[in-house]
Amino acid sequence: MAKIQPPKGTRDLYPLEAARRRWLCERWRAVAIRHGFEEVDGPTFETTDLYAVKSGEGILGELFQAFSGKDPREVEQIREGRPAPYALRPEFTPTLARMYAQKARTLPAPCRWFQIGPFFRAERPQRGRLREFLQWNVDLLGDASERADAEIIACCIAFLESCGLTSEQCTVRVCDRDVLAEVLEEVGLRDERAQEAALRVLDKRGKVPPDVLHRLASEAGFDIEQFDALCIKRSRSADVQGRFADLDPHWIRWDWSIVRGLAYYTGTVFEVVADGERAVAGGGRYDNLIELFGGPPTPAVGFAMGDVVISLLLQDKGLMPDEKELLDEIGARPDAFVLSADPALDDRVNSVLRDLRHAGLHARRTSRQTRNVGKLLKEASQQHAKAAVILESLEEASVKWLDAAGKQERVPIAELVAYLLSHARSDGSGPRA
RNA sequence: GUGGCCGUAGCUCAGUUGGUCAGAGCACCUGGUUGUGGUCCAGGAUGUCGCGGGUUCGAAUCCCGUCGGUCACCCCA
Repeated sequence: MAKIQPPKGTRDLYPLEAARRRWLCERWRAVAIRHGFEEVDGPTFETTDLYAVKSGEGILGELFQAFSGKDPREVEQIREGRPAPYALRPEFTPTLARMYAQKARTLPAPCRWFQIGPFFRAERPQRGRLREFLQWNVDLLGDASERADAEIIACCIAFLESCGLTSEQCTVRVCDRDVLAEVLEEVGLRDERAQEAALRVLDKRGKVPPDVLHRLASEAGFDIEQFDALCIKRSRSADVQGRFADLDPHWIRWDWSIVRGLAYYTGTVFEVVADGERAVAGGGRYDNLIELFGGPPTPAVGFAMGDVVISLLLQDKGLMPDEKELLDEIGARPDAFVLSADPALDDRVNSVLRDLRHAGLHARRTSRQTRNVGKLLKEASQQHAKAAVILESLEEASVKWLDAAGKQERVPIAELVAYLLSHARSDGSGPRA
């Protein structure tokens, strides 16, 4: 039988990778909760119509479409080349807007929500971009103030800092669609379509040589030098200067080339950028989207961060914890590895194992035949167990702590659970000297 | 959707102009007979050389196709 390969752009997560994913998600979650956001989630697939609301053409092409196959009309629909009735969610915002609109009357205002889960885009995979990925969405609905923008950005920065990233390694580039629109008007672009074309050009800044940028701008009907001059003047304005005064200025940089696509942003837009990687996170204000989804007019601001790029960045900077730290942080390190050199104590190993587990401890034993204590200790430390429990007799054990100090103590088996629990409570790394 | 590069054991790769080229290291498994931890010995398993077709006396090696990976473009909600 031919080998069945995983679908393009997906990942198989073996224990170490799965531990990394859990570590990342738990860190996302912890930061969001600490900042006062509540976790929500929606379905991983929605009706295709939901995604068609705000954008008819391009986006639909990169949706993973789905249908139940139970309804002949669905099958017919596909056969005729029309979009399938469902689509795997490519982003969370439409779901969020739908959920909020449904219950807007009963929800507190402002509403602070975050979500973590898988998303899907039928794109061609490349560095930092896969077809299935995890995303962390943080949104603040019902607060039009600039402070709300700042809070969202603060949450994002807090996460970066908690990973050990510094403002030398990545920065938050901020811009404002309204301000951009005003400047574009000043250079003579009044109607929306012309401005959209101009934004497309501005997005190219840094990706194409200056002369090409100049030419593209001319084709879009404006002069890039004039635009830049106006931006410089604007940059000195109180509006730009005073913005986000509460945030650590090291992280924040105003950047006129941040336009965040052309989608639904209305005011502040921002991206977390790092050298050599595509955007680590992105977000902004979307004040008319909830209304678009049938809800009451509701100002909103939020951002999303994918797991792919941030993982690459942490990997590159050496900030991804090693296996032991990962297991430690997600609480997956064995508390005890039970062994004995004496085959006659095999049954006792099992009963001790049972007692430890019953007490809520993570306990393991070898599944190998050897009674070679050296090998078993090696196995224990390879599994990053905190302690090895070496049974000496039916009543007594030696507990060897598998940290650098390697302290070892004789403990009656009857007191083993209490002994291990007391040390697990302290700091998990063994007895204090 | 378009283009560049790549595809040999679980992993990283070697394989010279087609002719002992099916290999190395790491990892893994089993021991080292009475017991102290990642770097020690000794053994061991593992590959339709991505897949399919073609050229040839002979293909991991050359050609075509295909699938997958990767990087870039488009796009980035």
